[in-house]
Amino acid sequence: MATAPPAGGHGADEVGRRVRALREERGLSLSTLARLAGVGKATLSGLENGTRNPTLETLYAVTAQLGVPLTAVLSGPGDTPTVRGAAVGATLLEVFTDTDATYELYRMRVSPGPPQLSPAHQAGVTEHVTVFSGVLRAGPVDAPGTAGPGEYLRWTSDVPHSYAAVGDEPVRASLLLRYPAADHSGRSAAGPE
Amino acid sequence: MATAPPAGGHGADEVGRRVRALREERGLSLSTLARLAGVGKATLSGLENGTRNPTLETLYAVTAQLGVPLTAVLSGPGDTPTVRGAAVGATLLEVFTDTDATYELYRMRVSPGPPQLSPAHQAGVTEHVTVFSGVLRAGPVDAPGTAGPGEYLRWTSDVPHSYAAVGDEPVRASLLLRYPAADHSGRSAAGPE
DNA sequence: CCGGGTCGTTCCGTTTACGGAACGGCCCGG
DNA sequence: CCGGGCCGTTCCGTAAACGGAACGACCCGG
Repeated sequence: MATAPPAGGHGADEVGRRVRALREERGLSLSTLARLAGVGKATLSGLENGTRNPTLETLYAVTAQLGVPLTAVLSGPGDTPTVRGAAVGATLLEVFTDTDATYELYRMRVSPGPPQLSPAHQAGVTEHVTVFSGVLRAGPVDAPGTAGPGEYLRWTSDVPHSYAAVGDEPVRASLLLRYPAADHSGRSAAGPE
Repeated sequence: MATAPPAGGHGADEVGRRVRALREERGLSLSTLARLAGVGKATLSGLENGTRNPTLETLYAVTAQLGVPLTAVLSGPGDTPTVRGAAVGATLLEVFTDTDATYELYRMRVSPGPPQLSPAHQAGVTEHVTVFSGVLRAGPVDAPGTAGPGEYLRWTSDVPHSYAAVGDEPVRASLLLRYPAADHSGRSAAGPE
């Protein structure tokens, strides 16, 4: 058995409760849903009661029949602070996987106070920040930039960088992290820079 | 099941790609991540290559070690239109399961044009709408209410009800559906429609 | 040139999630 | 009162996901 997850149970039975709730909302019996989803009654019973550890395929078959995305029965995005510091809080909203890069979209909030430092990332990683409210001063520690509402900052984050809110107002912004895909073939294919 | 899911692949290999991308972002080797997550290398290899059908427990162990929520490696919330018709579009954001009720939170958009009708739901279901922009006229067909930005509407939706945008501007709002928990004692549940 | 370390994949025996069938409980019609 | 139908759970054999070990490929340091 895997050791206990850091933050409470990993919600295997929470998933079951949500599936059962969604099923009963629709007035479906367990037997009917099992037949419609193409899974065994034993499977669905065990899933709803949390006595089984379902596979993705099983869970997808059931949620698809219920007409909800897989994410609807799993813990919502609000359960993961993802990044937490004294001044900066960020929540991972989505991950895009492209052929030559991965993008992570965060909603970010920066509270007024001293700047918060972030260590260097991998080489080639870039950060793109769009400010919605407040004034943000962020970027490499030796050359930060400033952006107000509607403005945009961009830097390569392979060096230590900092975030700070300018003035009293907290900053709300979106943060897009771009990670270039790992180089598997002969390097210099796309030639950095 | 060899049968393909009705609406596109369920993204089992898409999950693998995202996990691999997130791992490589962090500069972790497959062996290392497998050890940290407490899963076998064969398991992680098969997961990333899409040749296995992982269980929730396995997927959680891996994503937790990567520091992202489970939902980050699954198809995002944007994949389920949940559209009800021409004028109303809604996306299921989250499901809350309480002891005596289930709540479904939608982001809703109503386009200008003729009102759109929605059939009655189960008995006891209530709808709660908070308008962000535009003016919404919605509620039971015989007694609808009107709400502007920041305002709120509520009705019991066990009767046919309608949604309409007032004026030219589209309406953006949040819709909270509340389903009372099913009554397991005496009563026969709602019969087939 | 060779030995040690790590990489990711593949093989293998064990564990377990799977679907089908059987079970007791409940409701309803005859 | 009894028989049929549906409910959800439990039993059971099978298929497959699991972790550990072995494998070839690759990178370095000696």
